[in-house]
Amino acid sequence: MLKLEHFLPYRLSVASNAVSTRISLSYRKRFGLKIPEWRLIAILAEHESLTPLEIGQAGELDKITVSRAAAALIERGLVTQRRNPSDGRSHFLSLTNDGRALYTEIAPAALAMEAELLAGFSADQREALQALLRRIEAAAQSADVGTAAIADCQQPAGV
Amino acid sequence: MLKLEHFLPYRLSVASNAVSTRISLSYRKRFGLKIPEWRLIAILAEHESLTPLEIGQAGELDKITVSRAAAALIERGLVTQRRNPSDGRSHFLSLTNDGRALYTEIAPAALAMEAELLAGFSADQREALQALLRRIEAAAQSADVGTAAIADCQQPAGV
DNA sequence: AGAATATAGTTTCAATTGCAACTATAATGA
DNA sequence: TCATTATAGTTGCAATTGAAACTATATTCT
Repeated sequence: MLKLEHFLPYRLSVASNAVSTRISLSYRKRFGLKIPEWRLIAILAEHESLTPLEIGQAGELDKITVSRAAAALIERGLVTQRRNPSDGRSHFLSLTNDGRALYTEIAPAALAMEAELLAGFSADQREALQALLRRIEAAAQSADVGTAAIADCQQPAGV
Repeated sequence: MLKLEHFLPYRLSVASNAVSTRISLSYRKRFGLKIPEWRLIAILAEHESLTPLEIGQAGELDKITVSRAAAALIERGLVTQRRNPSDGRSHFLSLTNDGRALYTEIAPAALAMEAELLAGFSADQREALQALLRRIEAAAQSADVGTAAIADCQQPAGV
């Protein structure tokens, strides 16, 4: 018998929405960033210089989302573009000094929020949660994607 | 040091999106239902007859979403409306026979999908996951909701 | 080399979403 | 009782989102 209350996709969605809503509100209010913009910044902070394609792969963002987030950040002077000498269709993105400065402001706030969410969780529990989430993600992606292949499918955003 | 790859809100969002995308596709293709519509059906299957407000509470759906999902289901003849004698602003919703029939078709499919996602998880792990998700959800909701109260805030949907 | 096909990224358009305003009814309080 | 305020649900509008079409460059195949 199915009980919505205990149904994993439901629980996962509710938890994720609660977290997303909270974080999204905070990023927007304090830094004027939307979630994909924040993700893009976080990725560039870790990788120095990447093409939009690589950013998408690193952060599970579809190319449309990356394109729009990048445009907004370039507009604000937080990110710069540089041509890719080996492929004229593409280009490299990296943080400007301002972008890096913003990141060093946000990162601690993000970590603090995470800490708050995980307050009272043991190290074991934290790792278990990560592992479980990854396995579910893998299962959801691998699983029979129905009859028609959706190889080229664009991925949604999120936090 | 913040690593997006291990950042809980990110992992949670990615996992939830993967699951949502998969399930949503399946519900839509096989039953012509959007996620909130499916949720509404699942709730009514468990509760017999509820007002939109109660449905929202039971399924973490905001009132707009409930209103629209109900309209669509009534249109399809899967749900009926009956006036609420004790409050003229409200009304009761319940499944029609067709609605119930559809539910008995979907429920096993939903459970099968869940089983697939959780394949290889022990009973302990499943319970741990549920518990962790609930605690995170609670933490996200309780947490300092910023400066301005958002008591009356409408909740987003999801799976 | 030239044609055909594939890929990176952007833009357009349609669907979804949520907030705010609205309608209708109920509850409260002078 | 009548005015005020609160609540249930719906609708209009604006913002967000994604799929498909598009542009430009690259690769492959003859």
